[in-house]
Amino acid sequence: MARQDLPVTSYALLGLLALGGTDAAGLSGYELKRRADNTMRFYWTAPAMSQVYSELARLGDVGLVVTSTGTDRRSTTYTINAAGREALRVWLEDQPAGFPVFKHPVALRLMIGSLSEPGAIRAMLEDYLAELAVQRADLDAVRRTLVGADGPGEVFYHPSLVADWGLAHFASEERITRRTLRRLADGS
Amino acid sequence: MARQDLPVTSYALLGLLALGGTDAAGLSGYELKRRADNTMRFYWTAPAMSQVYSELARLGDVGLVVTSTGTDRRSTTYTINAAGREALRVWLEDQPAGFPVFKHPVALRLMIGSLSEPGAIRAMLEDYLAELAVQRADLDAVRRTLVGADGPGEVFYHPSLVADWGLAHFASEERITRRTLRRLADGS
DNA sequence: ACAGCCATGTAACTCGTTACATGATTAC
DNA sequence: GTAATCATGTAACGAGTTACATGGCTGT
Repeated sequence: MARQDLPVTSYALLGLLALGGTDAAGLSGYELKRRADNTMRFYWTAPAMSQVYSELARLGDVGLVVTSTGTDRRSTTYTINAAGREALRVWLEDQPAGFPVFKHPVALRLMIGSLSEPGAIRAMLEDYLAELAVQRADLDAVRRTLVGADGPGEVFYHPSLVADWGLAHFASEERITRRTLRRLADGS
Repeated sequence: MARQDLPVTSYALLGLLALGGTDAAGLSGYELKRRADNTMRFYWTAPAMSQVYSELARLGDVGLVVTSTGTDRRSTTYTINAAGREALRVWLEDQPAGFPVFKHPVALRLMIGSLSEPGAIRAMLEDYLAELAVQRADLDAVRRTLVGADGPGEVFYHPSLVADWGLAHFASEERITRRTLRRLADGS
C-alpha cells in the first residue's frame, strides 16, 4: 500500500480509535472528542469538534476507518479497520517522532518581563501555579481511571506511562515556577 | 489607542525587537530571525523566515515599528517605537498568559506503543535522549552568552531566568525519559 | 416547558509552512 | 570563480480555529 501522508493529529485520532476499541462498536465523533479532551490534550492538542469530524471524514476517504451510519443521526460510529492498524504501525516505525514543540506563553512573557511591572510578573507566575494545580488534578483523575489495567501487557499500560510522564512534567513545572518566584523575590 | 489584537508570535517578535535595541540602529529581518532561532524557539516557535517578514510588515502597518529603508536591499532595519512599547506593555498586563501547549510527539507515540514493537519504542526514547542532549547543549551555549549581564536589573536578567527555566525543563525530560525506559525494561 | 447535553456538520478565516525567485557580499 | 552567507520577498497551500446552523434526547 502507498504510504499515506496524513497530519499527526490524524494519526493521533486514529490511535485513540484503536485504543478505544475494546468493544467492536466503535466511537461516535462526539465521544472521540471527549476522549481526546481527556487524554491527548495533555501532550498534543485538543482538536476542535469540527476538526474531529473532518479528520474522521478524511480517514474514511482513505479507507482507514469504517463509518457505520444508523437510521438517525445519533448512531454514526467510526471503527478502525485492518488497513488503519497497518497504517498506524507503519507510521510509528517509519516516521521519526520529531522534537516536542513547547508553546509556553508564561516563559515567553517572562523573557520580556523587564517591560512590565515586577508585580505583574509575579502575579502571572502565581496564576500559572494555580492553573498547574487544576491541570494536574485533572490528569490525576484520568490516571486513576487507568488503575486496574495499567500493568505491563494490559490495555492501559502505555497510556499510564504517558499519564505518569505528564504528572512528572507538571510537578517539574511547579518546581521551576516556584524557584523563579524565589529568584525574583530575593534578586538572584 | 484602540487595543491591537495581534497573534502572540507578533508580540513575541516585537518583544525581541524591544530587547535587541541596546543600540538605536534596529534589526534587519534576517537578524531578527537569527535571534528568534537562538532564544524564542525554546519555548515558543521558530517562525519561518517568510513569516518574520510578514509580521514585520504588519507591525509596520499598525504603526508599532518603524521601517528604515536604505539605498540597497541590505539596509532595511526595523525599530520598535513608543507605540510599540506601549502596545507590548498593555498586552503583558491586560491579556492573561494562557496555559502552555505541549506538542509532544514522543509521548503521543508512547501512548499507542502497544501497536508497535517494544524495541521500536525503546529506540524512539533513546533517540529522544540524544536529541535532548543536543538541544540542551544549544541552550547552554546561549545561556553562557548572557553571563555578565544576567544579574537583577541588568539587560539579560529576564532572558536568563527563561534560559534557566528551559535548562531545568530539559533536565526534567531527561529524567522522565530514563525512568520510562527503566519501567519498560523491568516491567512496572 | 425548558435547560442542558448529545450530536453533526458547513463556511469563513488566520496562522504558519514550504517552495520558489532573486540578488548582493564575503571568504576561499 | 564559486560557494556560503546575508538579505528580501511572493505564491500556494494546509492545519486548525471560531462562528454559525440544526436538531434530537434527557432530566427536572
